[in-house]
Amino acid sequence: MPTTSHSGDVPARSKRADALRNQQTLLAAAAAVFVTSGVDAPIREIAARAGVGMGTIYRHFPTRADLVIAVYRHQVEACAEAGPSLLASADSPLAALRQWVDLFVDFLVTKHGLANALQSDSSGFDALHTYFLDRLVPVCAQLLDAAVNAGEIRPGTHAYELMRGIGNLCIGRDSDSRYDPRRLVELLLQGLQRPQSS
Amino acid sequence: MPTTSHSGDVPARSKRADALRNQQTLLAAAAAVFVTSGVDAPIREIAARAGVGMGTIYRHFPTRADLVIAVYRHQVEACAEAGPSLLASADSPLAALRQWVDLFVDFLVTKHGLANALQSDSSGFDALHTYFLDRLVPVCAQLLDAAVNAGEIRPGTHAYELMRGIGNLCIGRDSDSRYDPRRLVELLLQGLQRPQSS
DNA sequence: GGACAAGCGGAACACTGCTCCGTATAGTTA
DNA sequence: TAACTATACGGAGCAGTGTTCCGCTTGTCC
Repeated sequence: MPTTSHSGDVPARSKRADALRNQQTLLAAAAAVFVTSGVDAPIREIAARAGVGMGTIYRHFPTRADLVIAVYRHQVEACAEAGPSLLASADSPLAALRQWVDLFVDFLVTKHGLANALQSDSSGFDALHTYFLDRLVPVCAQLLDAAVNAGEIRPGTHAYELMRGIGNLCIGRDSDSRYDPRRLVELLLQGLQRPQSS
Repeated sequence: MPTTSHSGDVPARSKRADALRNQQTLLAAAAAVFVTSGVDAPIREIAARAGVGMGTIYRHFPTRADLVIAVYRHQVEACAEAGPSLLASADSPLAALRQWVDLFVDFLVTKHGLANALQSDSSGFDALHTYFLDRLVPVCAQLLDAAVNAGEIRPGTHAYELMRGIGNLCIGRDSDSRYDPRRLVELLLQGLQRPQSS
C-alpha cells in the first residue's frame, strides 16, 4: 500500500527543494488569507500572497478542498484524538460527547466559511466533505455508542447524521448576535438525551 | 405609505401590457428552471428559457432574491397563514408547532438550494433572508409562545434562532440517504420540550 | 559545466453576474 | 390613421473567478 502522503504535513521526500519550499509558503499564505477572506478566497489572492503563480497552487493542491484540508489537518487531527481521551477523562460518556462537540463547534465557527464549504453540494469540496467525515465520524460514533451504552442517550442516531447536523447549524454570518449555533447544538444534544422517565 | 407592491403577485397597474406579460413569463420560466437547476441557476438560463434578454430580468427583478421571493411568495404566504389555523385546530400548541415546522421543512427541502440561499452570507440574498424572516418569524413566535404558555416546552428559545436553525438543518444534497433533515429537526424539537420531571 | 526532468508563471479560455445604451413598440394624442 | 414619446427590450460588453496549458527557468545529478 503506497501511503499516498496526502499532500500536506511532513511532505513526501524526493521532491525538488524549491517545490517543498513553495508548498510550505503556500500553506502559510493560504492560512493567512483564510483568516481574513474565508476559505472561499480567490485562488489568485492566495497565489499573490504567496508570491507564486496560479499554476503552482493547482500543481500542489489540485482542488480547493485539498488546500483547505492541508491547512487544517493538524486541527482536525487534534479533534479526532481528543475523542478517546475525553472519553477517558470525562465524568460520563455524555459529558465527553458534549465536550467533544464543543471542540468541533469551536473549530467550525472560528474558520470563516468552513462550515459552509463542508455542506456545499456543488463545487469541488467533495474531498473536504469526505476527509472530515472519514476522520471524525468514527470518533463521534465511538462517543455516541458509549453514551448509548451508558443509557444516557437514546439509540438510533447515526454519527454521520449528527455531525452533518451540527455542521449545518454552524453555518451562517458569524456576526449575528441573534443566532448562536451553540445554543442550537445544545438543543440538539438535549433532544438526544433519552426522555427522563417520560 | 406607498405600498411598494413587492414586484410579484397581482402586479401594479399602469405598466405596459408587454411588461406585464414578460413578468409572468419570467416567473413561470424561473419556477421551471429553479426546479431543475436550483435557485442558483445562471440568470442567462432563465432569460433564455423565458425568451427574453437579461436586461429584462434585471429590470423586473433587480436582484436574484427578488425573483426567488416572487416565485415562492404564494407558498410562503400559505405557510404563514397555516400558523394560526393549526394553532386553532391541533390538539395542543406543541402539536401545532410540530405540524407547522413540518410544513416549513417540506417547503425548504423541495426547493433545491433554497435553504442554502437563505443562509448564504455573501451575495445579494439579503432581501430573501429578510423577507422570509419578517413573514415567518412572527408566526413561529406565536406558536412557540403558545407552547411555552401551555407548559409544553421550556421558555428561552427565540423564534428567529429556531427558524434559522431549522433552515440550516435543511441544507444539503437532497439525495443523501444517510442525512434526513427531518430527523434532526425532530431532535431539535425534542430538545425544546421541557425535561419531563427531571 | 552540461543535460534534462521537475517545477514555475501567467496568459488565455470558460463561465457568470451585472450594466448600459441603441432600438423597438405600446399607448396616446391630434 | 399617423405621428410621437415614454416605456420597455435585447444583448454586447465589462469585471471577477476558476481552471488549463505550455514555453521558460531552475534544481539536481553525472
